[in-house]
Amino acid sequence: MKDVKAQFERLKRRAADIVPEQDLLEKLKSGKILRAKLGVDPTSPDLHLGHSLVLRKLRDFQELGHQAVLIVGDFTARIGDPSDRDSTRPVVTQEAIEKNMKTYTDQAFLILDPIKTEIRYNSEWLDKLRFQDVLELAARYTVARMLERDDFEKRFEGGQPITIKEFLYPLAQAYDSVAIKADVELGGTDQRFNLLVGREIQERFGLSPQVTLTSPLLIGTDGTKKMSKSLGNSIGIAEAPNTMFGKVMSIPDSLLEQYVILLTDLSWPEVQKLHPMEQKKRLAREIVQIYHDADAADAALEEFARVFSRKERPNDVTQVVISKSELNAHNKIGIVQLLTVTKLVSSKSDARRLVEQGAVELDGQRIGSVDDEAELRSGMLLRVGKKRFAEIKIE
RNA sequence: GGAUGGGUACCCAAGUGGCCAAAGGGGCCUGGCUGUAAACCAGGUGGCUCUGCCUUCGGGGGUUCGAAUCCCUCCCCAUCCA
Repeated sequence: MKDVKAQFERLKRRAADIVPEQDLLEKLKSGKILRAKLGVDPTSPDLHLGHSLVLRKLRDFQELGHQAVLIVGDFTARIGDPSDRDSTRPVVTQEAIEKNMKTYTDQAFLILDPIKTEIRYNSEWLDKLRFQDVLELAARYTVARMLERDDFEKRFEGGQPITIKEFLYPLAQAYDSVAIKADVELGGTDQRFNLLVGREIQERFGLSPQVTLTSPLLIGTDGTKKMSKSLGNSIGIAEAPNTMFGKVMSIPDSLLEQYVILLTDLSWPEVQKLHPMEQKKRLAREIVQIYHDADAADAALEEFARVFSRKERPNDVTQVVISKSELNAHNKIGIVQLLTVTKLVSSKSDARRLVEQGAVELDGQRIGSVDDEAELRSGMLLRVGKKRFAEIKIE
């Protein structure tokens, strides 16, 4: 195990804050294997670069010889985290949770070492609590303390409703830390409050209080909001190399610096010397390499240059099979019909609109009218807008 | 339990009997410019057998030639009072 100072520096890098730093230092000095906890939301199984920050931080702990503990919040998912604005979550069945977790771990293990990861479901202990136990837990925290949390405070001041159940969420999560005796809990900065509640509750249960280590929240590809799959501004860590590369290329320049610093080990001062587009390519290549490999990254770079810079045909287009029965007597098919079968559009009306806007090309020829009929051959390339492609295959 | 204000398209929000598939803004899509960036300009943004038709304004029922708009009823949300 590395010396304490080196460990500390490593853990501090790319962290938003560590509270309190001194405690972490002490815990490291003790030489014991620390239990580093990360709560996992079992309702959204697909991981993206936003999640990668905290997962990579957890991996830092693993690499330093500590124990990573993933807590699957199957119980807390039923409460709904008030940190999420619209907390009306769908009720997830245990079955769905298991399925989600399979996906989740498949992806998380792109970053974490599976052998060094302990996975626990919090229903294991939360399900067992009787109302009496809940009361005792609730007695260990005060309303005033709860209201210190920014969003609660705002809602309280503004006369917005806060349910008692919402107060219970941080407590349930805190109890997880008690149950697994966490030494450190990781999370995004939006979790800071919840993590701190865990710290205090542990103390009131006579345990050594956990250190909280938060990671910055990553801004999504839209450049404004926190990365999230439901906002459609995310880059999934399990996405195909080309998709991943393309998405990175589409981020606003204003995001470059933080992406380079937070998501890669590249030197920002070095990268910064390049032309903005080269900077972005460098970043995109690096990210693809992290989640795939160098060859895939090079291929994605090449593909990007081919399709978008040189406007050439993409290498790996989705093939769409058109049945001969779709064609009329002259081997032709109406353009709207064609677009609909290929599923490149959401409806026939959508297809019409796009044709009218000049967004549709067949083998490089722009389609001029919704009444056009195309004579199809296998291998033809249908393109809608900049990014949607389909290769025609006739059977 | 009472009073009041609300529930309109992806989101915010206007509309209070026909001119409403529903203003405006945001988002998103498309075209132009470009570096699949930003900014900017233009157009689009329910569906279809598309110069017309069908479905939509919390749910159901009703009045009317005609309703998002009026009436009844139910559900939901918020604020205040108890």
